[in-house]
Amino acid sequence: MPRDRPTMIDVAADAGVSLKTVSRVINNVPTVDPALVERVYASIEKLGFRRNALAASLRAGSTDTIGLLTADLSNAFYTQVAAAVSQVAITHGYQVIMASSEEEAELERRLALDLCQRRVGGLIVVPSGPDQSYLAAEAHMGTPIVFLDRPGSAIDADAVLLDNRGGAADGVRALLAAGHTRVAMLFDDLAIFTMAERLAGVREAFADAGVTLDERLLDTGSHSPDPARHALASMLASATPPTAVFCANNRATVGAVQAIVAAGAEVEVVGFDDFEFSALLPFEVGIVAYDTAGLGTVAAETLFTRMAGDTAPTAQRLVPTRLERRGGLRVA
Amino acid sequence: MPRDRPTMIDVAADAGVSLKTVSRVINNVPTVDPALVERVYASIEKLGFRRNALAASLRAGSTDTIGLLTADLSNAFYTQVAAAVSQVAITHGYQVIMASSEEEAELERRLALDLCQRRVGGLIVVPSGPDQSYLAAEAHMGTPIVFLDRPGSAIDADAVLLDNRGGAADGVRALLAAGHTRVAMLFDDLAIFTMAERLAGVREAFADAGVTLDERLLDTGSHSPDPARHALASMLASATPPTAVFCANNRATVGAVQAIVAAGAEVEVVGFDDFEFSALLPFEVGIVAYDTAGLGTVAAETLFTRMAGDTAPTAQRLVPTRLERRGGLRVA
DNA sequence: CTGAAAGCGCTAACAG
DNA sequence: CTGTTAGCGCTTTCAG
Repeated sequence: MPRDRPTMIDVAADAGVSLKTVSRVINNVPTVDPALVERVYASIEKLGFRRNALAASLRAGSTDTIGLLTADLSNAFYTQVAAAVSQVAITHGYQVIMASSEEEAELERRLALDLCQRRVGGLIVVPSGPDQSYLAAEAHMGTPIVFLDRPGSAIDADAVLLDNRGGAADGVRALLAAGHTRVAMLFDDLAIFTMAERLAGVREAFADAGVTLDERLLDTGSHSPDPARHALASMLASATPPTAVFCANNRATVGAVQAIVAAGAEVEVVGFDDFEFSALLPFEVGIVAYDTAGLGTVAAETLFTRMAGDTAPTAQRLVPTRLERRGGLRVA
Repeated sequence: MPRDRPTMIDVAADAGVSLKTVSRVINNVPTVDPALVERVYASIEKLGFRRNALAASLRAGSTDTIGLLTADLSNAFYTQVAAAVSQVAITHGYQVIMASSEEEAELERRLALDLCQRRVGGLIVVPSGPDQSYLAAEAHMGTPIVFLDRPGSAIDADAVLLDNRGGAADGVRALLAAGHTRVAMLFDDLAIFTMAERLAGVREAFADAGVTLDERLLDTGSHSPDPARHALASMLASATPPTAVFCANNRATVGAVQAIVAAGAEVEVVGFDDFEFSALLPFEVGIVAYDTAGLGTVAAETLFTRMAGDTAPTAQRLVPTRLERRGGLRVA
């Protein structure tokens, strides 16, 4: 039988003080008679009073809450980002409302606006849809927006992105420097911002090296390891197989490695994205790694700075990547 | 210059109707003159009105929000659970406020109570602390609580748990059935509920088979792959090395496999917890797998059932495990 | 079918 | 240092 929650009025009555005194005690206003403070706390304890944050927020206008709208919460990448955002929020006394657009533009819109209706103090968004202009009104009315991982369209807001081009270019340059000219490219759908950027970086590196990218070695179906594995397997079985492969995400890397092992081939691998157990990779591969949590931290800090009133021009921040060696199980 | 958000009053004034009519339109009350509906919508559009969910909730008492308090948001396991919870919530028109206790009892308490103050409609908690009695008052006042992964203490509430004992027992039985008697055990801290349960399952299996568990082969420091690797490496280097190993979590499994490969030994492996790229494991191992997302789904559904008023006695639900084969890269 | 008035639980003004 | 009075933006009586 859910009994009613006690309110400040109940506490005030029980402690024999006014409503406002209770409010002051709860908000740690120093100028309250210690004796009253004592009595109020006693009543709070006795009645099991818990301040209704809703009512407080309604007055204040803000909610000590930020919204995080990712593209796919089941993806470990966004999850790590979320953890980092959550940690920053905690240090500010904020909580995080998390949602996932599942890469659907309409759901993104609905959830983002819903978050605004809940009066989050700010919003971190991984844009899925082609156009975030629906947020313009909210941004104008004082809800700061920070885009994460992909820039927003049709709206001026801060963005925190990976150095996709630079990372991909570095990775490919390493392969080209090793003398490879037939380099397979395993990408996910190029409609995804990060994929397009990484491909642009790849093309830059090829152009700089004066090597021609064989478009037949470019596959864009690596959303998971299996298609990547199949794509590389068939390239390896061709008359002029690649001697190296650049994988634009970690699923592609895993699929590629499986194909290489199955074929017993000797192929050099560089892949974008580190992953939790990359130490298990059976031979050494180059990994374009970066600080995933840092991405979330920077985004959250940018957001809190805006929420604190910073009105500097919006900026794009690039999180750097670095090429590392991973795997080589036998060396462990 | 954040201009003020328009309120229903502004909309009413603009549309030349009463406040209440606007409210009705927004809440899709069918008995409103279509002409007025039209006018109201026009004004909403024109002013960029967005209903303040806070104010609505204050009246209603609830917030169309549930709280999810995990033990460690940076752990992929909780992350997958969170994604599943979030999906269920969406179908109910709810959003999820996510927090992480970082395995600290005091932080757990603070965050859980904070969530209650925000008037979440219900709470899913992965208990870190030894005692959740601080939630009793909230539960009594109508905030349903569901414990996830670990049961709560000192409070009667639903819990959704893995079949830790059964899964561990199955895994060990497979090793014993294959004739192994010297089985290494790589565990994390036994103070963790799931670890203690899994060890209990292991002991059951040993007892059933009439085999004695050599306590010197039991290690409890496998919080990450490295200590597991070291632990197994030194066991393998001993005079009477184990011929099989049971790993109580996926980090232990990865560390064990690294040690085995490095030692060039022939050791059979069974590990608890599947992981994203377990296909990369260099040889076949047994994995005690389960439906991680399902755990979150069941917890969320239990919670929504309670929120809908179900007052059946609280229950513990066990999510089943199954022993599968993973890895064996060469066979891919 | 529509509107005026009251109030959700709290905090910000302003007195006392 | 304490209390009274409004009122945050909305929904809910209850009349019209």
